Amino acid sequence: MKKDRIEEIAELLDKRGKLTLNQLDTYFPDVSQMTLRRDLLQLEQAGRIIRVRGGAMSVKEVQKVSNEPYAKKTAMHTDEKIRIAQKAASLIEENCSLFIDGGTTAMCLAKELPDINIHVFTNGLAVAIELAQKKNLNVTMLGGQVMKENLSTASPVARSYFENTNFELAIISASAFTPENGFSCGSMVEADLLKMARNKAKSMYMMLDSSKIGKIMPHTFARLEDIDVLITDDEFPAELKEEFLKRDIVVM
Amino acid sequence: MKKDRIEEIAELLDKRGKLTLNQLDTYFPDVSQMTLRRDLLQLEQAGRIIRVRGGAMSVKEVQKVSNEPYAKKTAMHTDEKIRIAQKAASLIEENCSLFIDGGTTAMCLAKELPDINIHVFTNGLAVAIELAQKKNLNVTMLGGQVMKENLSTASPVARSYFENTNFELAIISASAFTPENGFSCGSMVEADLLKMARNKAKSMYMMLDSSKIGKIMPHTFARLEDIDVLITDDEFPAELKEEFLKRDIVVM
DNA sequence: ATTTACATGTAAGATATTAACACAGATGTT
DNA sequence: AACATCTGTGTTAATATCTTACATGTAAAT
Repeated sequence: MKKDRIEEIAELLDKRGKLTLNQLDTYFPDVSQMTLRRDLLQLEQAGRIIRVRGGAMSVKEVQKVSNEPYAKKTAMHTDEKIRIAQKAASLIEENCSLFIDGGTTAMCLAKELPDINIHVFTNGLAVAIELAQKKNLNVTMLGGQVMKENLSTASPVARSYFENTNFELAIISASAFTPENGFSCGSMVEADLLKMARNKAKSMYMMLDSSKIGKIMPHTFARLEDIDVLITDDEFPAELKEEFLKRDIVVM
Repeated sequence: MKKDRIEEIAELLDKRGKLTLNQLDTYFPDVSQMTLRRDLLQLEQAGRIIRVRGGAMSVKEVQKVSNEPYAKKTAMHTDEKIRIAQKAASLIEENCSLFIDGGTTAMCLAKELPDINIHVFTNGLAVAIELAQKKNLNVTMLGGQVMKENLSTASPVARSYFENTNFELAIISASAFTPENGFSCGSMVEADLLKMARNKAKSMYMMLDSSKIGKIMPHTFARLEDIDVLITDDEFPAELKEEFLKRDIVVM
């Protein structure tokens, strides 16, 4: 049905920010590009999206454009990130309490999270705002000094927050991983925060798109054996996968 | 000169909303379309415009489109708020440390703040993101449970943050004011937070647009005599102004 | 004087968009 | 039932726009 499809497109665009016609085409393989074009035209006339060459973008996304440094990063590896985020989101159950970090993968996760009764802790400003859109979901922002490059907070002060909070699950995304150096990130205070989250949570899921493999960042916050589930994409090397499976870590 | 031309294009776009390449070409007959394209590309990368098929449009224009049917609240009294925010911003000096709340007036202030070496504490998510754009400015986000309606945090936990932080100045905006009930807001935890800020700061500036006068919200967080400076607009009633002046409060 | 970097121009080639027409199914009319 | 009409859709060709790659000129840097 046309109307449903148009709605879907609009939602998709709000989630993804920007889509090319070809991407849309893979989402809706049973209609022609021409039809999708006409849908976009309608959405544009309704003021809900903006058509750009190659596809369209959501109006919301445009407002975000002013967040340059962050926005640039957001555009990278989006497809993999979204798929990983979807996998992660599928693991979340109602009434649970979890921690999400502030990275771009976490941002994708925030968008994919269902609007159910869960409690989320995060140190990501953009993540918190995204989650605040959901009616049934409860968000707690971890305070601290704002890191401009990734719009996250981190500071020793955050430590005091953790003292009185409880969550079962931490879902973290790493900036870098090697088997020897484990999961690492660029900021010491952030690493500290993530370590705390890891200690606090009963279990820890790691989101890692394969582009991060082989990279090393200054501060390791978790080792291979620290995690319970690894969520990654299809490019993930088989031999590395073995390493995880050997330690009873679920890889998906 | 290239830079001037790019500026001109940006201004033109802000004025006209949208321009095609051909229109631009008639404005700048002495350069080729290719050059204009490259200019647009740069402007896009700077996040100032959006390139659409045939030309480009200003980001502002897009925001206007999205505001039309929907985000009325943010747009309310914007002009007054901006003027008030400008007054407040003019009072800020380099190397100072201040608290800003998370309301829409505070958001205007965040935009108007100069990019100088100051440290800002805030409980507003959007305010923190806005401030994170500034290179020289340091931001600390106060954590807590996120209030969805105004994208601010507030929670008893925030109390612990204040223990180890210091700021000279708190610039607050109230949702309501009457001489009898003082400055009030809708949430108890928020009122609590603001009270703490008020106690912590050496001085307190209140931003109050005149539309808030006569309104009463459930939780008072400051009384008339608690503040040092009142920043308001021209509509502010003269007899009320007297009340403030009587107590040696600067009204501007 | 030579190099380098940068802004610009030109034109071919790639890509995306529109326009025009055709077709099918749903709905309404006689 | 036969017919007209409308709407959504697909196909293709024609058109418009965009990018790429290379050439040129100019001014700053060495």
